[in-house]
Amino acid sequence: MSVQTSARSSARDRLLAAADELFYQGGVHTVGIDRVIERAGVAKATLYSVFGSKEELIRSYLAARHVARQERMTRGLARYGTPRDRLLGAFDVLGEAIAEPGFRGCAFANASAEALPGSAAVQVSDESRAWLRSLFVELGHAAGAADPERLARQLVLLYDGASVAARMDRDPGAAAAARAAAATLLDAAVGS
Amino acid sequence: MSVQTSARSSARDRLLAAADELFYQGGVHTVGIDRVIERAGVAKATLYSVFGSKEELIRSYLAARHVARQERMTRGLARYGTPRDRLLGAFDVLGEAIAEPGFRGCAFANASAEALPGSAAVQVSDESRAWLRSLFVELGHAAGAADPERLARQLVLLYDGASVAARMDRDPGAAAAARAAAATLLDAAVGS
DNA sequence: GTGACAGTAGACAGACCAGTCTGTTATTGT
DNA sequence: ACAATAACAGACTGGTCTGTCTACTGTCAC
Repeated sequence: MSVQTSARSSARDRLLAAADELFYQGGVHTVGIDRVIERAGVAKATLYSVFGSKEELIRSYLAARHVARQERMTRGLARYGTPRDRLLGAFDVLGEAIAEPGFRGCAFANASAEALPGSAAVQVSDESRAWLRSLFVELGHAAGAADPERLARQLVLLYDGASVAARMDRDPGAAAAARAAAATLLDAAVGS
Repeated sequence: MSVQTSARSSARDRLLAAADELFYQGGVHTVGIDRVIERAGVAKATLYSVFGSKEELIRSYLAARHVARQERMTRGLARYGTPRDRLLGAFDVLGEAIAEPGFRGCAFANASAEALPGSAAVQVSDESRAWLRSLFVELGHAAGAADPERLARQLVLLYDGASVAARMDRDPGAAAAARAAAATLLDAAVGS
């Protein structure tokens, strides 16, 4: 029945917060365990008692990113009224993420860029991408697309492309360009 | 006036060939110098007398990739007759690259995913991306787009997106999906 | 009070990293 | 023939990496 023991958050939460900052900014491969525990203010043994390995810490970091993306997107799309606005709104939500200071591209794409095929990074990335794809299928279906699967696939291309362009070209307007292209593709998919 | 000293290619070429294989497959960060020189059959001192540092080896590896991409694209697009086919043909050429065994996504995106802002990987990536963008501007202009810059930006999104999807979703059909979307965007950009 | 538990600090192991240096061999141009 | 060049093998430095281990500290339930 006791509440939080210490005034600070738990060691697990502090580790995840530190991992999120450092892994996202510097890359999961570049950033070592020592920097994470130093930032979190946690002993190394604690990290290994909680997560077991760096690989599992990376998994938890990406899983938390996945949940955060889901929540941000769900909350963001609730603002829009029509199915069409909701579909295009997904690119507005992406644009907000891109505009945030410290944006460094898609955490899943970055983490899995130099990861081994079966690694935790690839596994969580697969889950998150499957969710995103199904979201676009739903949005496309609601917006009246003749072939929602086909449209969703094209929209995911734009979504990924905007994320890549925003990072590599330091172009904050990439999401707006993707949104415009998405509108064209949607119009073509709905027919007239 | 002497030709090649040894029957094998030069140490520089062997190092670049080994770097290309290992860096592309395993990632520039993961693969160490020792594995490169072992694959190349070259002494470590030779690598450092030729390239000076790992950073410069990475730069040369990516510069060679950039030249190879230019040549592949230029050669591939020469097959097509009309400006429209040539523009869409860029996605066919991408599709051929994706279909090759050992495809692991865009070498520039992968290398710069965990690189520092001013690093060689970022510099060469910028050059290669600028070339790709200007190529799409030319193709869009020739195909009669009302706003070639705008269309090119959208096409680059599709190009990057297809590369990401092909790698992360192990989806060899990503280029075809991007081509279909590009056709829709081109039609809209040309007007009717 | 006492045992259980969660956490801290830091040493340590074993591997790998980039980069330097020494010494040797073979081939080249003159 | 001889000097220069290029390449070889491999030891070595100083550092970083993940992961384990020991020993100590504080807090809670009972």
